[in-house]
Amino acid sequence: MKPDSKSRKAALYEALKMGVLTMQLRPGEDLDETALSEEFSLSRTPLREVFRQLAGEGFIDLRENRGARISEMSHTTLRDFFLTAPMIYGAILRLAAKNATRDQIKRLKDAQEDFRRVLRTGSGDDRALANNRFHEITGEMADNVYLTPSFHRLLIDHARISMTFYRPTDNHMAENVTEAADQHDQIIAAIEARDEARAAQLADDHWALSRDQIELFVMPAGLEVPLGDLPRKTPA
Amino acid sequence: MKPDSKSRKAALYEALKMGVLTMQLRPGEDLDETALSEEFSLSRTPLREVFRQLAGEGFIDLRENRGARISEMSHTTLRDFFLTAPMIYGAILRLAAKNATRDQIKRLKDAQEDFRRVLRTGSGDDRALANNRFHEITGEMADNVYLTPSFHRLLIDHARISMTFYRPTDNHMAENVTEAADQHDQIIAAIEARDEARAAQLADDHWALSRDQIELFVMPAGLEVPLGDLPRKTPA
DNA sequence: GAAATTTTCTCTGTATACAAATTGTATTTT
DNA sequence: AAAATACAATTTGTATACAGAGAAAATTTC
Repeated sequence: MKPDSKSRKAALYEALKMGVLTMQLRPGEDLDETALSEEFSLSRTPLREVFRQLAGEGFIDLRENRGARISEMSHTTLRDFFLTAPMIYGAILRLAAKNATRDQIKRLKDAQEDFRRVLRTGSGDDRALANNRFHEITGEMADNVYLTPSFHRLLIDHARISMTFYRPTDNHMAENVTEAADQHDQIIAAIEARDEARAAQLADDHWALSRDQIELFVMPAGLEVPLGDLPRKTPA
Repeated sequence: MKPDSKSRKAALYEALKMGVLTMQLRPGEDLDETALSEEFSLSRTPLREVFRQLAGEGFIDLRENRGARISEMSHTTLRDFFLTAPMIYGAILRLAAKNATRDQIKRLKDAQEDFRRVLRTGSGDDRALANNRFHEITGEMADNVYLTPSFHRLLIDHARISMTFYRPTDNHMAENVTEAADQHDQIIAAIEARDEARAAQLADDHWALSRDQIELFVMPAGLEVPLGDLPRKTPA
């Protein structure tokens, strides 16, 4: 299997994408054209085309005469994220319930199986990527060109935020992740039943859970109550 | 004023964008790399980078080994458009009312003045572009990275749909356009007053007007079908 | 004469070489 | 010694030449 130039280009594209999603490439980090072109045995010409595309998709930022860097996560990011995600994702799931094809539902179930498997055996990276794939498929199902670009932007930071705030040692977090997986199952059920309203409702719940998880992290737990009895807002 | 390579690249970018928005470049039309590179005195390398960027922004489509063409407007476009626009634009205007800076409000007023002027004196192209600029500024005001990409996608087809369905000879249309301009004024007022709810309401009104205008063109009077409930392909 | 195959041609993709710009360093000046 | 300037080195942007894929045309085969 000798990788020709086309597959090398695709490999670079995938590698950068994965790197961003898993935070192996940190926000704000510089990208070295020559280093990458050597690593992937590509000349700078196709490499720069990949950069341009990734920039269009929101993975990296391009500055005139000053190279590329990984998209930033500013202090306003979190707020904007949780402000926007419920709306977009609600719409996506509603449309997914309306438009999903049989094949897509099959693939969503597979992705969910994979997600559950990874929850037990995989690394944090694997978890974030499996979750990302699940949501990607719901985006496909919705099949709306106008929603897709924003949805993808959200998914990028969804993965990055999860990677930032997830601590597998924390018991509450482990529970939350299990609950997230359960919600995925409910989402699949709603889509399969073509229950748009329920799908939209589940979207809200799903993001509420995510938000709680972040708040859990941001607030120092040890200050108040002994571990294990942390009172927090009940996720509807 | 001898344009250096950088400005030539920017010129190409702008020209293609304008061409798409005004429908001088028709959906589905092929783009000839060599022809364009001669026209703008650019080699194919930077030209292809511009292509990649425009593809990311939804203006054109890139097919592997088969050149670039202007983004299509399929038969599902219209429905998806009017399904999505009210939501996104409602959110944009709501945020605009919340976050607009003094300078941005000033620029929005200027854009609106320009729009009114063009309504009297300008061509159809001018009208679409002026309207586009008005909406672009509201997008800036909202200042939300997650909404912006979808909003821009919507604005592309907003311009193209207007260009497609606008007939200056039609009396109803002329009235509608005047009403649209009035709505712009109300939008400015709502933003200036930081009235988020009103801004969101005006977004709805604005798109309802657009939809009426299209229906006037497409449907013989009396055959009214609510757009949101049109069935797509039967999901298997 | 129609279908299929081969050949030619055009267009897309990549590599390399060169030009321009930015950054970092050394020198000069106050 | 700090600031400013000039110079060198690195990095980004562009052009050209070449390689490869797809489409079109011409030839062959039935």
